[in-house]
This record gives sequence, C-alpha cells and structure tokens, in this order.
Amino acid sequence: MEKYVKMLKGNDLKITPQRLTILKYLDTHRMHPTADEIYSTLKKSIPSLSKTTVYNSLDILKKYGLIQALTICGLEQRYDIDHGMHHHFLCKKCGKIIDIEIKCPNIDKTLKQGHKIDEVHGYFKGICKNCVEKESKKNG
Amino acid sequence: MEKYVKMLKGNDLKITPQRLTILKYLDTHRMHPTADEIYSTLKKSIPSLSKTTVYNSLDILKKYGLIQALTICGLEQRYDIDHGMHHHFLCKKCGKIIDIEIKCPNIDKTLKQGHKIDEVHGYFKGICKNCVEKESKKNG
DNA sequence: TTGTCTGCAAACGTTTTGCACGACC
DNA sequence: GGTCGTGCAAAACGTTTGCAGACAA
Repeated sequence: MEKYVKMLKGNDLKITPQRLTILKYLDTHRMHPTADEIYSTLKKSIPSLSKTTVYNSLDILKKYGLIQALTICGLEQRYDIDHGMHHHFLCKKCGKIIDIEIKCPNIDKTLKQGHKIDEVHGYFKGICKNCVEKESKKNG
Repeated sequence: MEKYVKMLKGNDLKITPQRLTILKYLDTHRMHPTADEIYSTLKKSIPSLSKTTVYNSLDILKKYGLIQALTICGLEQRYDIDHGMHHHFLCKKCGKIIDIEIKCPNIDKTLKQGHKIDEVHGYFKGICKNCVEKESKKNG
C-alpha cells in the first residue's frame, strides 16, 4: 500500500482510501476493467463507495498519468495501470483484451508530418493465440 | 454516384438513397464526422432521414469494411471512409483529427505473440503542426 | 480551518431497441 | 408475399453534473 501512497504523494494528490484501493486494484488486476467493474468489485470492501467517486478518481489518476484509459471501438472505456509503453489487442472471439509489446521505429519520433506527438495508443483486433489454437485443434 | 453503387453491390448490400448519400458524404468530407453531424447535414437533402437509419447504415457499412469507425478517448464515435491503411492524430489544442501515414514494420506481420491480427488502429495525441507554429510565432 | 473529496440523485448525450410501415426483389 | 430497410418513439447505457456534507492536510 506504501507504493500507492507514494504514487499519489508524488503528484501532490490527496491520499484517500478510495484512490488507494482503485490504484491497488488496477495494479493487481491487469484485465482492463470498466469503471463499473471496478465499482462493483470495490463496493464489496468499501460499501459506502459511489460510482461518482470511481469516475472522479479514475479521471484524476488518468490526468496525472498514473493510469491509462483504453477506448476500444464498440466497448466502454476501460482502465489500466500505467506500466510502460504497451498497446492493446482485442480478441473478437473471446473478447479478452491482451497487452501487446510492439515497438515501431517510425513512431518513436516525437514529430511526424510536423505534428508534435505526445501520446501513442495502438489498438489491434483479431483472434488471440488461445482461440487460434482451439480452432486448429477442432479442424485437425 | 456510380462509384458508391458499386461499393454496395460489391458487398451484396441493398442500394438505398440513404446509404449512397452517407457513403458519398464520408468520401467527400474527410473530417471524421460524428453520427449526429452526418445526420444533421444529410437531413437537409433528405428531410425524411432518421437518426436510426444513420446508425443502421453506418453499422452495416462498417461491418462490410466500406467505412471505419474511430473511437478516440474522450470523444464520441467518428466515421471515416476506408481509404487505405492510415491512422489518426488528435490535436489536444484545436481538437482537429488529422490522418497520419505511418508504417510500422513490426506491425505488418499478421501474427504477433501468437495472436492473429486483423485490424490495426493507431491513435496519436499531441499538438498539430498549425498549433505548434502559432505557438512559436507568439513566443518569437 | 480550509479547501478538496465524496456520495447521492438527477440529468445528460449517444446509441440501441421494439415495432409498424413501406420498398423492393 | 416475404425479406429487408426505414423511421418513430421510447428506452438503455455509460458518464457527468450540482450540491451538501465529510474528510485530509
């Protein structure tokens, strides 16, 4: 928990049980939950928790770069603790969202066509390893 | 208009004035409009047009790969005619969405970490060329 | 003590639904 | 005549707002 206190303190953010719990949840459950999933889960340990607080906390944590929001076409907003440059892959079969490590040498420049690039978000869609293997077993 | 008829016919889609008009609009106005912007604009030429039809048409055009949906964090869904592999850049200053041509050699593989990749969507955020230049003029 | 954070209820805007009518093979 | 597309109204959904009271610093 010390870790999350430090993360908040480092950004001059007030330390509240709600924020700490949300940070810890996102850090220990890296399955890109929705705001509602976070709310439902944490409601069990903090019965007084409100959805507004979840949204407020996620907004401010995002604003200070402690977490990241994923906006994938067709899905609600999802959240992820910020753990270095990575992208996201959505399996169209099982719906799972998987972290993808791809480095693109052409993106690493901060300037492209004269535009100053601060953030890079890569979204990939297809069939995940698991589902591909299941499919080939069925056919072979 | 022949062009849009062919696009629909090629996918065994019924040809309706609404679909043709939406396709033409997206082809000739590449500013990534929202469903509502499309509706408001086309309502002028097709007064009977309903928003449901706009959503229905956009959905089916997307399903058949004739158009693309952009889901950018914090913005409503936007639409774009499918004109080859390109990505999108959002200027955090002026809000404009700009097409970006970046080729990533590491993404071009259809398999990554065992996952079969069908779609690649790149979203970039920062300050666009225009706003960067405005800023530097002000300061210099 | 002071300003910020939280929680509730209500509002909001986008998108989806259910259903009936109409158009087109 | 049966399927598919359209349009309307209403609902659903995720998210945001306004405000009052609670809490961290």
